[in-house]
Amino acid sequence: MENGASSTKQESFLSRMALNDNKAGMEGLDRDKINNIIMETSKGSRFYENELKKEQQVNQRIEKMLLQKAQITEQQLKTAQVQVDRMASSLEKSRDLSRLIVHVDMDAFYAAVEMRDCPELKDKPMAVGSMSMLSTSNYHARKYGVRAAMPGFIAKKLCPNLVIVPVNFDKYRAVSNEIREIFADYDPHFQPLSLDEAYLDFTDHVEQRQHWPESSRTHQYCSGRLATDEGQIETSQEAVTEEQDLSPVLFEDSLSSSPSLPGSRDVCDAGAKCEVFGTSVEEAVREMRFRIEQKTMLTASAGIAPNMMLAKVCSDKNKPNGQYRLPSTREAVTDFIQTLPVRKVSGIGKVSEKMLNALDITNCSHLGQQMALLSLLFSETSWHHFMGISLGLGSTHIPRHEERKSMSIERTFKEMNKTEEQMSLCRELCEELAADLKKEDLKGKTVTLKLKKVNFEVKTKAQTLPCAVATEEEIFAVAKDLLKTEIENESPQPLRLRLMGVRISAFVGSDDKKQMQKSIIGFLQLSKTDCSGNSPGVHQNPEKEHHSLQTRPVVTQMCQTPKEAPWRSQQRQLKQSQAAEGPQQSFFQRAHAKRLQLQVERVKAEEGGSGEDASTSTSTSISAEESLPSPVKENHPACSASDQSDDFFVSPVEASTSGCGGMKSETLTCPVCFRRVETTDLNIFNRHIDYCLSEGSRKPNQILDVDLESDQTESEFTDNLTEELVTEAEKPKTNKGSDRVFVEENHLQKVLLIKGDSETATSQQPRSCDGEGPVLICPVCQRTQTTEDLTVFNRHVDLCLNQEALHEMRGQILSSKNPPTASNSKIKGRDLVLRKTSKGKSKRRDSPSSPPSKKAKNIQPCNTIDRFFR
DNA sequence: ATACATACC
DNA sequence: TACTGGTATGTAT
Repeated sequence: MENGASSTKQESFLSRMALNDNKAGMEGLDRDKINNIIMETSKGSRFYENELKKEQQVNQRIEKMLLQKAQITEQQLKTAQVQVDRMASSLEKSRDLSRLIVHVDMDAFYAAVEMRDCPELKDKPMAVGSMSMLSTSNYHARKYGVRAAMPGFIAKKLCPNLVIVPVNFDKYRAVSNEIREIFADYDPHFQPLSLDEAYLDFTDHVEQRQHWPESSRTHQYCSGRLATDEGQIETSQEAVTEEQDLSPVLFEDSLSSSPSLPGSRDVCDAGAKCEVFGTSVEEAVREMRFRIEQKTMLTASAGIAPNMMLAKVCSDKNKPNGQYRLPSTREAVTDFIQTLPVRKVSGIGKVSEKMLNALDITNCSHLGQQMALLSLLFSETSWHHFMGISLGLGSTHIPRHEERKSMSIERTFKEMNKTEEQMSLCRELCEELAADLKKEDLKGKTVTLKLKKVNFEVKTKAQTLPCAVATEEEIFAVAKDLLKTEIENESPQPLRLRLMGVRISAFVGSDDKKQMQKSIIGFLQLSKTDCSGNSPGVHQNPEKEHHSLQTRPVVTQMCQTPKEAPWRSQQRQLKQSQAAEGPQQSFFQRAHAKRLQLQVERVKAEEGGSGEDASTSTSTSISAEESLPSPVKENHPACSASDQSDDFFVSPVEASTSGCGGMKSETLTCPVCFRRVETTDLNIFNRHIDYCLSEGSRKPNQILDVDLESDQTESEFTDNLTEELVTEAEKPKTNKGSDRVFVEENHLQKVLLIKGDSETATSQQPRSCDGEGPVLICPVCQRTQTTEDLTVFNRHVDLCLNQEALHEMRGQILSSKNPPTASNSKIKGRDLVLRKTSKGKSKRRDSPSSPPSKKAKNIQPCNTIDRFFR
């Protein structure tokens, strides 16, 4: 243990710079020789110096950790062990071996594409990239230690004959699309990780496959490709596994996808060679890889395992052009894990590995043995992560493509130290970023400037605006200020840059799709709303969005004690705001004056609440405005108003992600049907919810049908609403005398919105300790409700919401100028329906690929342990 | 919310 | 001569 520390000191400079031979095709290299060359080439460079510095920081972290370790008592360790054991057995119970998860990964993808298209490269060591940086290398080059993420000039030192081919992303993207078409045949919901990699859930496919005739499992050699591509077919021999002789000419007329007679193993119609695949997963995966190869002349490797974490490791096992299946038994899994080096696990990188190594942990069995110690030395998320790994657990459910969280652009260049140049580059970056944002119709509130100085030191400066921005001018207004600050910081020295980047994040929804999704998932998650009002059809009435956010139940799973619910700090901020400033009614429509007043105060609370920040934030947004063209400026007031109002309402989401301790619950309550599900297994629970939701989707939903199809009469619509209300009213739900804004239903917490009047809110804050109940104020009609019964109050709010929804709907239907669209009026309706339905009448009308996982995903993060399994 | 670090491809 | 670019997330303040 002690030499862990000293050895890290000795070899400190090695671990960052040294060859990373963790990659397939790099076994048994002469590491020392390679590392010598790397060091010789790098030494003295600014890059190297910076790496040394970072290395020292890591070493300090490790020292600190070891110091901490030295202070741990036997008793502490024992206690920790008990908890760790308890958690382990709990996790063990939830182990799900029923899924067949596959991770597919193309072999040396970019390099393979280039080799395919340029046969002369085949037997040469080659890499894709530039003298500055390589993206990937072929297996030949790997023998020299040449690998991805290595600068080309160093690679050339290692392998003087190396051929470096520039990247051609368009080509890789095209190939990627081809393989994704094949992926979709096995799992339409597959999750791409990059152009060349994906997770697939083969469970359903394999089940179906059992009943497939042999003809459906028969595939021809060299189909597909001929029709599409130019004359490069003759170079495919390398790729083919069993049959060596491909004569493409033969197949030109037999491209039909209907494979021939069952039973004919090798020869199908027209003499085309065929292969019949079996019904097992292995065979199915082999078939998929076969098809990829036939279609693209490129090979893929795959891993098959009961969860994602393991599948990923497995795909590396028989790379290239191979596959590995880890059987779905507990024993196989635990055996597999025992000898697995921690570094092989996705998520454990250079630094984590080094820290673990310092504790004498190199493979996953050590991880398990030292878990008590790890639980004392690492953050909760980290050691939970480790715990999952040590047990061989991982996500058994492939999460849907998540919405992007940020978008950025950055560029490296020769030293740049002139302010004007930096400014104009900054503007350029903003321009490009704005163009990219436009493509996806996104707007974000946080702008981050990234700077890398010539000594490789990286700085980031961020600023969050009260409302979302998207145009070049808006972004630049912020980025410019950040840059200016940095330049001033550095003066009188010039700011010497080698890289500049601009990122935008904290997106708010703006397009219809998003709105639709949000309204569905809004049931489970509070999300930020677009405040810009730039898409008139969507944001005619800012109120709409609020409604969808108002009575949002939250699902907290297996969380015994949330630390501090976020609503509490929000309440505090509200309090501050009320103490601080008066209303600014001039911004807002009269009809909603009161409500909006509160919103403005909230904005103020955020700006004024934290002293220093307030002034910077304000000044920047003002200077942003100064440089903005008038249409943009006009957006601002409306913007901050409707935007901040979202935050005004209780936001339960983070409450569910933080501080989830124990796992004692035996049942979970479904947020759709409100019935208890007898399981602690999140996957089972998620499937239940999926089922509930899709049950609902089969039954047409009234409100949505009106919204989206506009083919229902108003009275029908009203009737349906009433029906919904009755359903809800009949539901007995007693939760009396709660002094909180959320009502616990088992471990699911349903959040109620409670809002105070501006003058009285201070005394109306929900309290947790004193005996007084809160005063309930309807967020819709703004009237104080006399009841303390949350069920009654809930019903009142629902009624108000429905009335408003109806009112708006009516107006829109009658005026028929702006018939209600999916993106606006339906939002609250749907939320209401979701919230109220007792048997999952919610309608799911997006393609089957979006909603269920969204929902599932939103539930899962409630548990910190579970975060790992997603 | 901000800054910085780690990780992945 | 020359050590990326894009995204997500964790950690610390």
